[in-house]
Amino acid sequence: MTSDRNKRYTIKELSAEFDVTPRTLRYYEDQGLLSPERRGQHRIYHATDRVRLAWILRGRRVGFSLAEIGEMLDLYDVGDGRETQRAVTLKRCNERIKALEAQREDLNATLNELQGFAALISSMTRDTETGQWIHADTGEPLASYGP
Amino acid sequence: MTSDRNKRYTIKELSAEFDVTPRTLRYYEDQGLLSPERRGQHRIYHATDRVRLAWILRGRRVGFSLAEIGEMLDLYDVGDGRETQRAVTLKRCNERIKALEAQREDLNATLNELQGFAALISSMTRDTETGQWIHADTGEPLASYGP
DNA sequence: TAGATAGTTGACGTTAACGTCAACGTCAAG
DNA sequence: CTTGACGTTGACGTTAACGTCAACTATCTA
Repeated sequence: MTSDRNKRYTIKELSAEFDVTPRTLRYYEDQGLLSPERRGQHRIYHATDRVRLAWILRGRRVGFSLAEIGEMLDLYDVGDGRETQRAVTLKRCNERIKALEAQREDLNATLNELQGFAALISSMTRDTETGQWIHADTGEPLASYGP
Repeated sequence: MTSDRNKRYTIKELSAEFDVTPRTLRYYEDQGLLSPERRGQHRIYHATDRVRLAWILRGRRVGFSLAEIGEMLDLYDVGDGRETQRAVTLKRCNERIKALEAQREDLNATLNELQGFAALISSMTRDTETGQWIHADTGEPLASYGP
């Protein structure tokens, strides 16, 4: 049962797997987002580092800054057991959730407009007489759709 | 019927309404994202500029770069009627849609984990004997949840 | 033993997206 | 007329998130 959890990675392997450069991993470490083991001079990444990295990159894709991602990761690292700390963690956690939900609204709105526009373009034909682009059904020209 | 469409804005008004600085609006103009009318020296923003600005800012919140947003806005500005141009527009449009859908997946995943973690924290109680934080139902400690 | 290979730490460069500041124009109000 | 309020154009500064490069170290291989 020496499972997946026991796998170790060099900086090259991990960076290759996630398609980032070694420089990036060292930078994340500088910023306190990762803290791999050290075997002498070299870094050795464990499964937990791998999971954290995946988390970081996903956060980045969603638009968070590294500082924000760091905070979010810190939320997970509270196991000591101070009541106030628990409350703060929960509060920040809910704030982040709010932000993400707002962002999801923005994303959906943007997506809808783009899809609507794509559908519009698809349904356009060229008028056989004037050579202008018109709506296939209504016959109206494209004019000034959208923003 | 001199509707909403006829309203004009100074740079101050528009920037205040959207909570950005005038500098930002000038910068967006530099980058070709906006092109307000000029009355002599001053800029005059119309309803269309307002709509574009809203679009830009939403795109920004969703994580696009200004360059990308510029491309997306350009998609809307094609009314001349060259077939290849229409095809290209549609293609890029669909690419953007793909990217947005991928991002929505990331966002949902992040959101789910955060919500799950928040729920976990909420359900923790302190053990009356050891003083440790444990799961209210299972009695297990927090240990190393998450990344 | 020499070279190739993989890694390390600084130090400095780069890009995007503005902020900040200086110097100037303009137009209505006192 | 001059004093603000509002606006303008450069020019330079700043921050985040790395890229790039130099100078080293350690280890493995031929």
